[in-house]
Amino acid sequence: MSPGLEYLSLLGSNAFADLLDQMPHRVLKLDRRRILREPGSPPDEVILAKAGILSMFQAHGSGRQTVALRYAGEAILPGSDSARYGVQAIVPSEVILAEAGAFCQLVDGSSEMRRLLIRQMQRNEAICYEWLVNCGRRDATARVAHFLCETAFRLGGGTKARMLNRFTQQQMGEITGQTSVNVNRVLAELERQNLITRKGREIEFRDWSELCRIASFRPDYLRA
Amino acid sequence: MSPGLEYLSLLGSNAFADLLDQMPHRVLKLDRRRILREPGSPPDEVILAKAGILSMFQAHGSGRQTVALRYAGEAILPGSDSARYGVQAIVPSEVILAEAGAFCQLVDGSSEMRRLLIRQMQRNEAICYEWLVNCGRRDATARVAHFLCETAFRLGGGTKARMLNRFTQQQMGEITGQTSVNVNRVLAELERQNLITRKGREIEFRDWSELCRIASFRPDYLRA
DNA sequence: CGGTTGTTTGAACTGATTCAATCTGTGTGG
DNA sequence: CCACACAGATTGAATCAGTTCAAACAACCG
Repeated sequence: MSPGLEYLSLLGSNAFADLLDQMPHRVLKLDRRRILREPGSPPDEVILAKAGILSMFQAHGSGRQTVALRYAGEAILPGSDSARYGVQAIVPSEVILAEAGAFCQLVDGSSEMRRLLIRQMQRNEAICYEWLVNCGRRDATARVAHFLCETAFRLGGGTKARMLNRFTQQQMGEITGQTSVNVNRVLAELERQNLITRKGREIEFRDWSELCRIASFRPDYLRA
Repeated sequence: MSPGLEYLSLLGSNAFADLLDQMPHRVLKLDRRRILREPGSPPDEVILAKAGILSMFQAHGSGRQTVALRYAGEAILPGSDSARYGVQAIVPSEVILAEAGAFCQLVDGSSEMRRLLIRQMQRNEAICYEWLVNCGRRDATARVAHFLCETAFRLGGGTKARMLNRFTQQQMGEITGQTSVNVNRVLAELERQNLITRKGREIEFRDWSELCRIASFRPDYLRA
């Protein structure tokens, strides 16, 4: 978790630990790319990301759109809608599963949990809006740059000098609404412009503020 | 409000009426296209749409992206992020404004209000995800068709024979992530294919199920 | 009537997709 | 250690969906 954002995480919360004590739950380890929930299956469970990164996606024809990511400490709540979306691990992950009904009842009893969850929901909403602006208004370069900034920010918190990028170009395309081929060309172009350099999956930011500028990235929406 | 969706509206709620009694608030009438909140202003108020349609948008360069709509009975909550978005009336509207802090405190005391608001938040999240799939994966025709289906559904509820479209082509472009010129061409093409007919702002659906098919519209996400 | 807002149309252009081939890195079994 | 398989990255060429710019048209309103 990023420094300063811990208060958003369910993992550090005593209230949440108590909650788990009070209800049956199971912990699952997921391989990279392992699908946890197929699109269309009933959302009768809460999913808490204990470690790793999860993606929520919707299949569409041959392609896919990723609608949200969940990092460690974040939950996928059993909204009646979430059934429409599949859940898949981006990297090897660990999740906690609990029955939805019991979870909701218990949460309703704890004002601390409620506050925490509402915070998360509002932040997720803000991220979703930002992604919508990304896909709707920005060109391919800005979209990829924005994804890089956001990811670096969520992973790295303080330091934006470098990051280990855990996403394939295919997945970046699914997030930013384009093809993997184009993501590749954009990354190459960003490197040619000396905004980033790449060694394997490691990305070094050579000019963070310029990258933010072309991405029109302002991180306030991530602070919750 | 659509038949069967009343339970989602704050307007029909006794709890909400009581809430308003307990706190200072003011009611405002808005002309069509009137901007209620500029992007960037502090979100220290709750906004409840009493009548009409509000849009939440983000300016981006010369254009704009609409990230969400609020119909009568729906609220714009004072999430710390919402400052990033402007709020504008699509049609002549009426809103209730209340101070954020007091509102939150009072809501926290009523489990009925909490349930209602969480429902709304989840539904808004589902809609946002759907819009993301729209902008990220579907082509221009499907995007416009999807917008028409969604709007007809939210306005009309039961009957999908016709609807009065209150949006300009410019606004439809801002919602579906394209230019007004292209929205125009798509509408003309939908009409040519005899899926819809237009007289002024009235749209008649000639083949609702086919329209839903090309839009890949399934309304479950709107039921909350 | 003139002014304003919104719609329609055409022509040129371009950013991104598609398709297909090639290349690279990594892990596996012999 | 090499050979092979596989996932992912890279590149090129052709194509196309959607944008841009500009002009004309229609509807509405004071």
